[in-house]
Amino acid sequence: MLTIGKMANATGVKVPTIRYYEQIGLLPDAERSAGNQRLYAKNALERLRFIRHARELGFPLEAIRDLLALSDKPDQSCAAADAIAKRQLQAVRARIARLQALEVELQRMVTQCEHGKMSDCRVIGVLGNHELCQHDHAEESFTG
Amino acid sequence: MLTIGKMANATGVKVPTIRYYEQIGLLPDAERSAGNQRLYAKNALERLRFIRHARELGFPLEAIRDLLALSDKPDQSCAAADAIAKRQLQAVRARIARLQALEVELQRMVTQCEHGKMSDCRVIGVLGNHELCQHDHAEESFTG
DNA sequence: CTAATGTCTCTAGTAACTATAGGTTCAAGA
DNA sequence: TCTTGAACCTATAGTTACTAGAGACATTAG
Repeated sequence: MLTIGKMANATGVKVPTIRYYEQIGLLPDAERSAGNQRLYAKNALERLRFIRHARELGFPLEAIRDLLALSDKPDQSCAAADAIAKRQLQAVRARIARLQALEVELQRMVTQCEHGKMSDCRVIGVLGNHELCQHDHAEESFTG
Repeated sequence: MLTIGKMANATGVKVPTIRYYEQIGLLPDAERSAGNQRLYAKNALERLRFIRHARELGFPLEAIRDLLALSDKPDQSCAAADAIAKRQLQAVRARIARLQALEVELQRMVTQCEHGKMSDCRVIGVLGNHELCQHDHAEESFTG
């Protein structure tokens, strides 16, 4: 049986985060030692590794919750898991596209800067006056 | 003088968001009508447009706060504003790079899926076992 | 004048943690 | 055996940038 600190070391997930995952039901309530400290078996370690890897790939916790539920049913079709991964792929691609548009505009702001006074500053100018900006980003909103 | 609703229409920033910006000091406290409703002059409209455009470009509110302070000093050098924009450009590029790595891995998970049973599922398999994953993402953490 | 719409304040909720306070347990060395 | 220090416990609040809701007041069109 592993303490919460060993779990944290083995997975790279911080101790408070493990407790948080338990609190929101992503990990089952851990067993406890005589002194009330959490103790984990190997399957809990695997579950936590699964969660961590999925988080690294950008899956939101709710999607991970669904994936964990699915992985507990080995006889079912994996179409549902596939759908979740596809959604995530779409989300990642959409984010990349939006960020690349931002990159272009930021790059232009920065390269046009001539290090003069604030009153001539490209950065301030473009931000204050959308006309100076060739890129139309009416539909954008920054969420990451 | 514009009501808060007109401001929202003119800029695309929602009414509660405008109040929020005032609350955190990004917009100055608005004047009020006899009936205690907010009234804005044209310079407040420009300030809000500036904020919105900067948000669309992904600047965090704290960076915008700094940019607004700088833009109020037209005689100073614009080097500080330039630095903020450069930082933002770096942040955007780092995000793009990380998301592209995720894209590759998600794509592989999805295309390898053969729609069998959960027990053979690539998606679940890769998430549960980092060995199946050719991409090393030890240093990643998903923040958007 | 009335009805509909707009606005007010305040509180709480979102995602996914992180930090802090104040206390308890455990493992190792003297 | 005692003690020290690290690791652990709970509970609450803070983070970012808003969004949603309740319940009351203001304004405007007809």
